[in-house]
Amino acid sequence: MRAGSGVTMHDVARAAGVSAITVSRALKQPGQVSQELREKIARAVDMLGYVPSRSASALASARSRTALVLIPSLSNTVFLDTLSGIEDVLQPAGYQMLIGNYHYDSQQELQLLRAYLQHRPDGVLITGLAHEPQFDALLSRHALPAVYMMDLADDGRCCVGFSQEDAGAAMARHLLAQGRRKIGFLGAQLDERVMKRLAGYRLALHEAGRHDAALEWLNPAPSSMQMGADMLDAALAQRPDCDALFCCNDDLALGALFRCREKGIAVPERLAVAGFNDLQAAAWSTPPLTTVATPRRQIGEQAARQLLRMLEDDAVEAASSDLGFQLMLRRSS
Amino acid sequence: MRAGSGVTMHDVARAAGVSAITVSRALKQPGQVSQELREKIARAVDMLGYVPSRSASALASARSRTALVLIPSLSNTVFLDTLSGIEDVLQPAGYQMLIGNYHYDSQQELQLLRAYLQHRPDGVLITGLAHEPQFDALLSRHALPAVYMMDLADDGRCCVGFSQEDAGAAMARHLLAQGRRKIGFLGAQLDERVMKRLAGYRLALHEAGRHDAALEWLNPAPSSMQMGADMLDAALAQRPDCDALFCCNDDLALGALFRCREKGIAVPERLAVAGFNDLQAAAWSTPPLTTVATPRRQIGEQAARQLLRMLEDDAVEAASSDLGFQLMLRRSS
DNA sequence: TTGTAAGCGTTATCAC
DNA sequence: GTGATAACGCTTACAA
Repeated sequence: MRAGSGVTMHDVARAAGVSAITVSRALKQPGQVSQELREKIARAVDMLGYVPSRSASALASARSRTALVLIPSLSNTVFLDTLSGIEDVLQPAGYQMLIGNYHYDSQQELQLLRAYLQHRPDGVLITGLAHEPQFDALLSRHALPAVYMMDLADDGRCCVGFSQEDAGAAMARHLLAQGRRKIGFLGAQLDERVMKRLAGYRLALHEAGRHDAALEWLNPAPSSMQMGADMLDAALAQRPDCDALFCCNDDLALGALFRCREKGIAVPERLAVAGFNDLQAAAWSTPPLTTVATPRRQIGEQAARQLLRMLEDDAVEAASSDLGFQLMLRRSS
Repeated sequence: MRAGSGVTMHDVARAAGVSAITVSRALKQPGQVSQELREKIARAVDMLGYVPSRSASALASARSRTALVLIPSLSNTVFLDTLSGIEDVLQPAGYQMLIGNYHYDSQQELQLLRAYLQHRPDGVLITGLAHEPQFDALLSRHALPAVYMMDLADDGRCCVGFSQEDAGAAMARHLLAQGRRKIGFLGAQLDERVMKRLAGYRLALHEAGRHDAALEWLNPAPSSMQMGADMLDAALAQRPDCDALFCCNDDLALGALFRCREKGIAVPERLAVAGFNDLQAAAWSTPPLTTVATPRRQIGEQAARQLLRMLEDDAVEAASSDLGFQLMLRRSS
């Protein structure tokens, strides 16, 4: 058998002249141990460089103090900000996060959940509402407390986010209010959230009697500025009468904006352009980009807080939070 | 004692009519178990929904199959690409990565190492070469195999990266070759890598007899486009004779570029601007940005491969790799 | 190829 | 407030 890290709780106990369980208590529930022993133990810990083993602790207590976070991408700032918010809440609480990036592939998401279950996470933070049936089955089979991020559901699941559909509709209404009549939609990736923004856009245009399915350009490939530029070309080639473009995210919109400048297309005079997410660069483009600011960091924080609540207290309500969104109206529209 | 996840290896063993150890072998070293039992066991695993426990496995085998990755920031694309490369190598090998983000704070880096040692990672991937003395002490005390990313050292540590100093010097020489004579430097964050790029810049300018300490503007705050714009203002206000600016990263450079356009400063005619990292947006700015492309994804992949090698084979050489860099000469210079 | 026994480092339980 | 003992779920060492 290979050597472990070396120093164990028993070593500390021996050095401090107490029993192992007292060391355990001194570290986890200091209130239950006398001042004198606590100090002796602290000294022994320092002297020996003792580091407790999470494996042993998890095994004995059936709590891993670990939360699984499943996100569709690590290269999208949106999820990074969310992760950052989660981290800010989980770390001080003594929880560690396991990050699973499934590259927008729900099969891989399922595999990741399966793989990470080996760590017996105490809870899961999930992105979006739609998943493989087996994914949901696994969650309930293991009775895993879960919080869903980024969107809202009305089926009792605990959600922290905002209505993607409402946000899409709000932006479409803004463009209508600006007097635009041929409002196109550029979509990439086509994940759940993009499709909901699209649904909101359709709803708003239908209400105004301005919907035209031939003004929608959808591409399942990952979005990028390059793709935004290319889609702009294609859109204007097919429909030169288009007078506004709602892009499903800022990357696409920034690429489209760039191509407009290259081709001498006046924004917003001839064509209005809008994005989604309010990335840093959106305020810095030429012209500055109209977009939707999303409370992604707050979503992470709030979701993590909610999960902690569920872990502390089994009986807690699975309360959802709608954190809203904000239209950022800039010069591109 | 609270219930665990439920199904254990013994349950599987009972259902398959074998002993627990045979189940263990069927899962980890299938070659050592007969076809017949393997199939029986596989069936039992499926039927019961058995998921092995990493805690138990780690405890019994003294190997966690886990690697710690310490990075200074999650909001910098550079490190995300690196993470992504690491993930691509570690995951197929059955290793899970623990991600520690220390926000460019070496004290927090030390704390994170301490905290993550509780998981008994089999190895560590570290960003940069300079760390707290206690950090190095902890590493060697726990005899943790480590690979250092992003830079190169000649002290026997296993490094995967490129020479930050050479890259800084190369860009400065490019600007000199373009006929620039008052070449300034904009630096933010001032982490180890920025300071080495600065050192390279100084070296090159000294060699050319063109170094002028009053052309260096350094700010320890995190970099952003906003800061780049502000620093440009300050620099030109103090030194209107400056004819080139080497920015320590692309964010700064893009902000500077933006402000130049606002103020009507001709780039590159009156002022050349260069960045570092070659982010996506660098090719899309107006004018496109001259910068240094860095092999960050490859650094992650190669570092992870090297670590795996060290974990498989204790006697393996700690071979460093210089993955180089590439000047991307675009219109801004 | 398969099984038995012991132990990994911690915590729950119950006693003092 | 402190301690003895028995798990937790798995793997190593050794035996058959």
